[in-house]
Amino acid sequence: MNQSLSQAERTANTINKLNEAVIEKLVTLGYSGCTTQKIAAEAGLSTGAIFRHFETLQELIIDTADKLSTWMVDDYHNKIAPLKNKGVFELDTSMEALYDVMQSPMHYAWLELLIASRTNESLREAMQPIVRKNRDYALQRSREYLPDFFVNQPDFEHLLESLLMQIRGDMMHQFALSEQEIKEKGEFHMRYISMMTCSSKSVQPS
Amino acid sequence: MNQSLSQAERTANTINKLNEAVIEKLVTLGYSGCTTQKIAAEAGLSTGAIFRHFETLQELIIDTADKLSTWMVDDYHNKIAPLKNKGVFELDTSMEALYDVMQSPMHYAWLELLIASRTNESLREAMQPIVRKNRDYALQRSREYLPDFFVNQPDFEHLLESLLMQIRGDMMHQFALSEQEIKEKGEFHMRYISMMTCSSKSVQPS
DNA sequence: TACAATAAATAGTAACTAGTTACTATCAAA
DNA sequence: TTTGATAGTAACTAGTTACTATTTATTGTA
Repeated sequence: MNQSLSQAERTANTINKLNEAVIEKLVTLGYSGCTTQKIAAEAGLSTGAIFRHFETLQELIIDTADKLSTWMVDDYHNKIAPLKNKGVFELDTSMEALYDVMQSPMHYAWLELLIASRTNESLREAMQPIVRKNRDYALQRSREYLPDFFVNQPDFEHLLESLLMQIRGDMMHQFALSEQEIKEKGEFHMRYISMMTCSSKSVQPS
Repeated sequence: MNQSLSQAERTANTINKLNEAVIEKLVTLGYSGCTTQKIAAEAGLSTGAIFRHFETLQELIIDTADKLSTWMVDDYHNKIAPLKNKGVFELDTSMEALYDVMQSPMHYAWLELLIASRTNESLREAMQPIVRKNRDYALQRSREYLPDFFVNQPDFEHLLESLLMQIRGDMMHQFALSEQEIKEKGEFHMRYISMMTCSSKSVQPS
């Protein structure tokens, strides 16, 4: 295996395997489960291989976070683009797709990174520009897909962010609830968000 | 020190110190920083003392979570009760107090427990009844303080929960942002929540 | 005061952690 | 085909983890 690959190809291949292993471990074990041994085992490599390409474990994790910040947005748009073309596209549809995508593995990985940032100063510092990049990219691309009346609201950016945060807060609370409770809560929340969004007007300074 | 204390008093004293140490470590280091050594050092005790009163570390953490589930609610009501008596009490005031309280150390500790529950099965199982208890107690006590028109809405329970989750999602996103960004976002979000809450009506099934 | 019972401290354990080392395998250009 | 660079491995380090067995300190009771 790995025969007749150029050095550059081998490197790209290995780093990709490591990125995917980091995401898998973030999803299944959380940030503290992202150890060199577990990542290497998941990627089918030795722990030494990690340090051939990254100075520290955190560097690999941050490299993965950086890639996640765009992958997540693209993932959403890959799922919502077909809906738009089929003519069934409305704000409800977008929000439901958003709710759905935010429960994907990549978003759980992202959530673990955000939470770990609170108590890990060096991680937080490295995450700051990545979080901003993610936010800007999400806003930019969402203008391509969301209905005009929504996008053109004066508080559109704040509003969209609030919605994202609301969904995320909802997700988090569900970790300790039963399947049935999660389903009921999710359904209510989805209706609530749709209603609020559709009927929302600019939020004035108090 | 600890002179002329009964055994029961000594035990209660020690367990209280351990509970407070767990919260402190959850806040400053996160769930993975809640190690026997760090907790014992914070409490001014030895690691052996932990195992004198609890079979496992997780048992101590769960005992702390159980106490947190009521302390958090009481903390909110201790802060909001004086406002009500001063006659300046409205929904805006309650929501602002809520937003404030949810950034307290106890809530950060609670957040860490929720997140850790996602990837830690035994913790999640132990947290489930505690989370339900917290929710029920919060709903029960909130009826004492929130304005009648809000409490009497048919979807009051779902609505309040959605608000709590929204605030929590907002908090989480702020971990990787600057002070200034956090302030701006918080102010917008507060206005948004107040507006939505005041103008909300029952959410109908779709 | 003698003696039992409980509380807490001390000093371990095996299994884990991030990172390093010496080494081999592969690739690429001369 | 020789030479040098890069990629990857297995075994190691020093330190940390939850937990335990043993010892010492304190309290309760006769």
